[in-house]
Amino acid sequence: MRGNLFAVAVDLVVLTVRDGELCVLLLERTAKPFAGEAALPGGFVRPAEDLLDAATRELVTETGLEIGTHHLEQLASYAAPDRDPRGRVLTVGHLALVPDLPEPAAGGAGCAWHPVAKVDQLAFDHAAILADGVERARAKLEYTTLAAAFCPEEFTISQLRRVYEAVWGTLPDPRNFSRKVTTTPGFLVPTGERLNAGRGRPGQLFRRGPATSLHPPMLRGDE
Amino acid sequence: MRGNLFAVAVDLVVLTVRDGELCVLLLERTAKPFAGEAALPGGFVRPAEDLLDAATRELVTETGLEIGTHHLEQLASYAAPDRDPRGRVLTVGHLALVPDLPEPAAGGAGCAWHPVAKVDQLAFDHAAILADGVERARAKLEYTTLAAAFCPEEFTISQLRRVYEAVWGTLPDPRNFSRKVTTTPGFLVPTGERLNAGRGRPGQLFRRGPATSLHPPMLRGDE
DNA sequence: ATGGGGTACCGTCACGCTGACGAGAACATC
DNA sequence: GATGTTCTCGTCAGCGTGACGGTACCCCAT
Repeated sequence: MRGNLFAVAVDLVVLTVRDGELCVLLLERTAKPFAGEAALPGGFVRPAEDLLDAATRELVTETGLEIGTHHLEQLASYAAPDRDPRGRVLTVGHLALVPDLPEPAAGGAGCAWHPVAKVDQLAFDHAAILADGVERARAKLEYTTLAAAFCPEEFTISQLRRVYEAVWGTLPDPRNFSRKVTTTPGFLVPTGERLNAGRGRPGQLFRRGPATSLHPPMLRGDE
Repeated sequence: MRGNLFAVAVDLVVLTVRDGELCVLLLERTAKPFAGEAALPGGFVRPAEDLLDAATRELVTETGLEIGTHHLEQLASYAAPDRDPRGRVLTVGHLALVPDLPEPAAGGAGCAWHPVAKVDQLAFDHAAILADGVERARAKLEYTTLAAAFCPEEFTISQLRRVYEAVWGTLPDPRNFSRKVTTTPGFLVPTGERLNAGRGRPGQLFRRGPATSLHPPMLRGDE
């Protein structure tokens, strides 16, 4: 074994959709490096702990979310020699997609949702990690059913469509969008109930189906 | 900084197409753990070295390839606590796509190409890393022009089609395939020359174009 | 020279999916 | 009831694709 050792951390890009905007969970740093600046939630990997376990643990402790219900995947690793002034730290970025929460963040203080479009500066190289996470999410909406991960347990097609609008910035046609998601087998499971949103005709409520991939994919207009 | 530190390595999934088969570069281990078994090329990250730099260095020293000409990207990180009996080692898997080389591998001894379909057992968790790399390559052929990375500097459409056949296991229709790749702007740049393959009408020679993505993607028949 | 095997490249056609609408059904409010 | 909003059913043209016939061009055997 070599003598040049690394500290290994996991950082989380936790995304949600609030009020039609794509938001990321950020916390204000209190510790020494980059104190006072915003940063992604994260922490060091413990001994005898795997990466996904560490990310799950951080997700639960930082946001108070239940375990297992939400989407969590590895993004990429970042290990530029000068990315941390304290020394050699490799961080494994993770992407989490969660529905809009009643309480912003039950975890520590200074933990809050920020619209991704308004984030300007972050500690360390977290801006690059965030950009990679957002791009991954955008790409995955094209060929997976992952948009439903942003929705609550039961949701209407309109709510699902607004997820695409928030993540992509483009608003798909309601009729064509409805046709696409309802004809994809296993994407949506109707509950038989309807949601009265106050205005207009109530929409049918759906639950997430077993399907995970979209064939053919749903392409966003721009590029 | 915590006391639980990791050794950090990079491992390479180097893929090529030889005789119509997708092959991976493997070397036989001589060092203590898993001695005698086949393993992916790789090594520890040096101080003040970034991940992609370390992967590039290993690629050059193990295979004798020139730098910068070939595709190299990060795959994912693997850090199961018991993946290395020597201690806590995190490895960052990388994927490299190279054209068929005249000499199998100029690097160390015991370094050779193996058909991916015939690989049965590898040291550490390298079998999982290889599987992820192959799956990534398969997926990327669908929506990128990366198949040309397996081809030499100049190539015909038939050679490019055989890359798809080797990676996907399915043989696309020659006429439809030709229409697809030639009508995609920026995929292929004709050189004006022809390649006499000995049998049949010589095919037109092309070079890689500036395009990187395929819109709409080329979907493989199966799933 | 002449024909045959093999490969490259042309064009055609039907099918499926998509974007772009029209129109009706089911709610709320006034 | 009238009006506005939203959901959900349609229709239609256009594009890309799978399937396939036909032709051009090369080498080689006769």
